[in-house]
Amino acid sequence: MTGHRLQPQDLAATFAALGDQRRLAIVARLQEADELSVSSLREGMEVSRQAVSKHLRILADAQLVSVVKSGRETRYSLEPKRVEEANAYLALVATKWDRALERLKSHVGQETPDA
Amino acid sequence: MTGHRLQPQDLAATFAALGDQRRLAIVARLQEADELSVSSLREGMEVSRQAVSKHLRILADAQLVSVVKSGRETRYSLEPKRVEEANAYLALVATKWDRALERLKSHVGQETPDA
DNA sequence: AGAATACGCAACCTTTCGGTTGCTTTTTTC
DNA sequence: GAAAAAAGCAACCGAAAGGTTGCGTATTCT
Repeated sequence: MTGHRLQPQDLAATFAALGDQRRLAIVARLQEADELSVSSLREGMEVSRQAVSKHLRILADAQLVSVVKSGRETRYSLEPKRVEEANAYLALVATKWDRALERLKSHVGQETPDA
Repeated sequence: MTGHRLQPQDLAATFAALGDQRRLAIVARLQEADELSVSSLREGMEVSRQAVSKHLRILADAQLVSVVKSGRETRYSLEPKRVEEANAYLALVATKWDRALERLKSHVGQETPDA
């Protein structure tokens, strides 16, 4: 289950896509509703529709959302794969750090960490 | 223990700080070693020391690393709090999405997708 | 058919980002 | 004490980010 072969560039792109308040807000809205159009996502945000479209494009490029065109609307929904991959990475960072800390605490001057 | 009151702006800043390959590499290096100086972090990276310093500044501003000055060196180490908070958020996103999917699967024809 | 809705595309603007070079300061080494 | 090492600061640069406006195009409503 841990066989994710996630390229560092994809990971960086994922975090970069999440690294914007507006896009986080979009993600939050998409959690509540299954699918939302550009215009409905724009409601409540004080930016133009094009700005929202651009953000959605960025999220889609990062494969954080998926797009379905339905008539004159374009519906966006969350795509969890990348979210889970990013999640797994952060869990790994936290875990490794934890181990590093324990190593540090138990025997401080022990193991010349060259390698 | 889940009482994290994490501001969306901090969350966005955290992800933004992680949204760069170079900085991800720095984080990766800091996982292995407990503490590293700017110059030792620069080794193996094909950028100037100042560039590395800037990245570390960004990571420090996002509270992803902590700084300790020791003599003429400045040592950086991972600060896990924000990593864990970001991790918790992504877990939440994945979970909520999961529930949304179940909702969707159980009663599909409910909400007239027209067309 | 005509009007309105939903959206994409392109151009443009300003700010930020990632990076560089040059210089200064502090600490360590010889 | 002089040289070298480690790093901060400031200015500068090109590219990308985030935003806007204007216009074109398909789809839906009446």
